[in-house]
Amino acid sequence: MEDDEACNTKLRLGLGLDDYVPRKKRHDEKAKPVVSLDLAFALRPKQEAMNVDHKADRPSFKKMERDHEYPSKENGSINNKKDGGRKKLRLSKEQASLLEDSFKIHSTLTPAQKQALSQQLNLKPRQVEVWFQNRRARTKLKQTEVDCEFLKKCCESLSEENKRLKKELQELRSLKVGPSPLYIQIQKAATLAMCTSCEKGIKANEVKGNEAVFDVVRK
DNA sequence: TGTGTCAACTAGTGTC
DNA sequence: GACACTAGTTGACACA
Repeated sequence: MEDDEACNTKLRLGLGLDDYVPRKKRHDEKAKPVVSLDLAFALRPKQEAMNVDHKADRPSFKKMERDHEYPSKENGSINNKKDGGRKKLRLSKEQASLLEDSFKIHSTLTPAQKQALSQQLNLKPRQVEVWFQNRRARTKLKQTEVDCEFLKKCCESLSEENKRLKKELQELRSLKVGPSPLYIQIQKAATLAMCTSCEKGIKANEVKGNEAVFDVVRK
C-alpha cells in the first residue's frame, strides 16, 4: 500500500502509478553509485571535510522562509511555477567567478557570509546556498574520479609486480630443485624488503649492514 | 534533435 | 525537533 506522499509525488512528477519508485527504494536498489570509493572524503572527519563549525550560529531556515529569503511550499520555489514554470537561471560570468573565488576560500558558508555574498551578487541567499551545494557535489564527483583513476593505476602496477615476482620465483626454482638454505634466505630477505609492516626489521638490518640476514646465510 | 550542463528541487540522514 | 547537509533527480537551456 502506498502512502499519500508517494501518490502526490507521482502526480507532481507526471508519472504513472507504476513508474514511481519511492526515493528510499530508488536509493537502495537503483541509484547505487558506480564507484563506491571516496577516499578523500571517507578518510576525513565530516566536520573537517565540510570546513564548518557546527557550534557557530546556524541559519534559521524557518525564519528565512518567514522573511521570504527562502522559498516555501506555500510561496512556491525561487522560480514560481505559477509564473510560467521553472526558468533556467544562468549565472553571469562575474557571479560565477565570485562564487568560485569564495568557494576556494571555504567550501561552506556561514549565514553571514551567505548573506554578504548574496547581496554582493544580487542573488537570493537560497541561490547562493544551492550553488555551493551543487559545487560541493561536483567537487566530490571529480575527486571520486581522481581516486578511482589512482586506484586503477595502483592495481595495474601491483598486478605487474605480482607477475614479475612470480616469474622471478619460477626462475629461482628452476635453478635449484628443492629449497636450499640460500634459496630460503633469499626468500626471507625479499620478504623483509617488500613487507611494509616489517619496516623495523629492514631498518635494523640496515643499521647492522644486513648482518642479521647474512649471519643466517653463513650458518 | 540528441546530449551535456547546471540551477533548483526532494527525500533521507547526521548533528546539535 | 530544527536545521544543514548529501545524493539523486528534474527541467531549462546551450550547443554541436
